[in-house]
Parts: sequence; C-alpha cells; structure tokens
Amino acid sequence: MIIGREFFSRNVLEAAPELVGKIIVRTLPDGTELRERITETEAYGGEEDKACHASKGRTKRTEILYGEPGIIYVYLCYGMHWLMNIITGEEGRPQGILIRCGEVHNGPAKLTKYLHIDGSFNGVPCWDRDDIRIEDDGYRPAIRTAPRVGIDYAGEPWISKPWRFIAEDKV
DNA sequence: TTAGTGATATCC
DNA sequence: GATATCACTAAA
Repeated sequence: MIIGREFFSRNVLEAAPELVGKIIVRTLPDGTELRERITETEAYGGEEDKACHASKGRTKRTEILYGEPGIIYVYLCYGMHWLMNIITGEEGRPQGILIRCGEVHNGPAKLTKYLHIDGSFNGVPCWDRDDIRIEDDGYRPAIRTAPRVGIDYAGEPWISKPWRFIAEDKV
C-alpha cells in the first residue's frame, strides 16, 4: 500500500519513527524499479529547532519546509551530496524527516545516489508520482532512538535531542 | 585525518 | 562581488 499525504499530516515526531521500515520505490525512466527499505530517519522540526534549516528564517531554500506535508525536500550538501527529506506537519510549520539510511545503502548521500534522486525532486509530492513513491508492506521494526548527528553547530539542547530513529534489527 | 565540491546565506 | 558555511563520503 502506498503512503499518502495523511501519513505526513501530523507532528514530525510521530511520523518520523513510523517511516522507519517503509520502502522507497523509485522507478527510473527506463522502467527499472529500485526498492530500498528505510532503516534510519531523523526528525527536524519546529522553528525553534536550531538544527532545522528553517530555524534561521524562511528563505527561498527553506520555503519547501513550510509547504505541504508529503512533499520531498532535496538539499545539496557539501557540493556533491543530495540529502532527501520529506515534509511533515501542517502547512506553515517547518518540519521534515531526513532519510538517513536504507537497508542496503547506509548513509544519506549513498541512498540518494543509488535511487537517482537529485535536485529535480525538490518540492514534488511523494504520493502522486509514477517515478517515486513510498510503500508500506506491514513491516514494523522495533525502533530505538539516538541523538542526531552532524548538527554540532545547533548547540544545546538540540544536539542531545533523541530525534534520530533507527530500526532495531539494523546491522 | 583530510580533500573534494558547489549552492546558499551573509557580509562587504 | 566575495567569502564562510555545510544534515557528507572516500581515500589514506
């Protein structure tokens, strides 16, 4: 079953752990179907969250974060890595889930590289396209939490917030 | 541990 | 127009 926008129309802290175990299905232009189960996500949410891109204010780049739940936010990091997020929460609140790891490809940039996701997916809905969608096959892994990584610049208390969600059975 | 890479935001 | 920053990876 394909996950619709209702899934993302709620608080990021509820949606992020539930996204773990879901499957990203990516269909390439030539018809190749790539599947990757999500094993790790991170929640970025709230204007107060200094680790969230949108915390510094609404700009052209972060505008996506304020948009409709369920759309994809793709961000180029360090000049060569695409990171994929999915927007959650109501419109007007900057919340998003970072897809951090897949079952096979660990690392946010490896995942997008494998799935052929780039800037052209920025701002597209993930429930209404043939080339990318998210499926729920009923798998419900046990989740453990951990602090987020790579956000030292945000400072406390955000560094130690347990807003990283990892599938328990992950190697 | 360090180099590589480029869009964005912030400073002249 | 110029620079500093950055939710990373690969190679060593």
